[in-house]
Amino acid sequence: MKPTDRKTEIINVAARLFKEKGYSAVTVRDIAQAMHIKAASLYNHIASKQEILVLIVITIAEEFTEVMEAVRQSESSAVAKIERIIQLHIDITLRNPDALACLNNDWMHLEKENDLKYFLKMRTDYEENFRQIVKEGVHNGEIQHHNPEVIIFSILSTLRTLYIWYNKTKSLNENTLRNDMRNVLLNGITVNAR
Amino acid sequence: MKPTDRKTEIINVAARLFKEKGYSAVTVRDIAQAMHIKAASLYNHIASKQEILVLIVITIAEEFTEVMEAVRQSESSAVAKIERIIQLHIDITLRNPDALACLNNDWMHLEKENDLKYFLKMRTDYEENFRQIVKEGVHNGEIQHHNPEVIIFSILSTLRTLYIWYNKTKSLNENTLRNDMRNVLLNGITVNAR
DNA sequence: ATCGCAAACTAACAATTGTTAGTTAAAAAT
DNA sequence: ATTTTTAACTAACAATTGTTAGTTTGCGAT
Repeated sequence: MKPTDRKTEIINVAARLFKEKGYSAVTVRDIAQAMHIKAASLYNHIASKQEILVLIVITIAEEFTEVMEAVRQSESSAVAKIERIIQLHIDITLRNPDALACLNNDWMHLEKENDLKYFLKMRTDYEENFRQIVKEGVHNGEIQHHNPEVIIFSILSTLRTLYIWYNKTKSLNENTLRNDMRNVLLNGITVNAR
Repeated sequence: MKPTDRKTEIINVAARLFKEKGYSAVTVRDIAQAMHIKAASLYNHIASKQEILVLIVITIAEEFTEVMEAVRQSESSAVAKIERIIQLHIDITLRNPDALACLNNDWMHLEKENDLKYFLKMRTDYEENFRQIVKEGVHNGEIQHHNPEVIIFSILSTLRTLYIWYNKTKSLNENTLRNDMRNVLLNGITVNAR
């Protein structure tokens, strides 16, 4: 058990660079330079540039999938489930914003067909679970009778791009973020909601 | 006045490709192939690959800037202003989803420092105008007393990534999209908002 | 002391990149 | 009928890309 092994360091550095310019625009020489080593030296630790992307994207995607599965099986109200999903996204974003940027922007650069399929299945399932929760909420009167796609899209868009705003919002209290985000997403922003 | 001149065709095709894989991952040979010509032939119409990106990004950014300026100077209530901004984003997204994808994902690949500066200034100003509208709304009691950054971020995230969902939502009625989107963003999704 | 190994290095490769030069064929303008 | 313009082409370039081969260095375990 080393403090942080070298491969993990590389992946973290790469994720940071991918966040800034995207997978395609980052060269292995860029990654090497950021690690203060030569490009060829990277290959003592990784099999390919592609492997880095796969590890970043799949790991985070599996984490979302796991928690969503738990939420789905829980017996909470629809609104409580959505609240838990909101907190999940905030959790992961605060812990690893760089990986989240990759997940959002670079998944289409997964080269092996199986990796891409696997990722897309997780994403589709995730959205489908969310959709079921929303429909359930609409059906039992917890949630306004709007088009489910608009609701899903609206909430997920905000949560998925939270990593962009993380730098700006870290000046503001984490609890404020969690609380206000929940309120805005669930109750909107207007005063006389009707 | 030709039906559509060749340069515009190239830009539209390029925007579509950039949307799928991002600026860096699209080669000029990709663009040429999609136009059914050879790569070198492109250079009869454009100066460089970079020029294409500049034209796509700056054009749309200026359009947003222009309308925001009009909204800012109008005498409407804060909520009415925000409603107009929501419709603006939906308008542009429906008309040109590909260019919007570029604006969101590829602006950092603007190579000339002046282009990048100009774009970032437009973006910062846009957000600042939005911020002022929100603060005004909070101040005069139209808008809930939440952190302005969370409100701005939450609404803009949704509007800026609308292009991702456009394909899925074009099955649903445009008016439903416009109406439900407005309601969800302003009033949230819960039934007993308090 | 020495062995084994982790992790760096130099040098080089084949492929791909954006772009230029020079040419050609057809359409438009004179 | 001739010139000009438009828009395509082939061929090639220099730079950059991801990756491999083979070598060196220093540290912990024997």
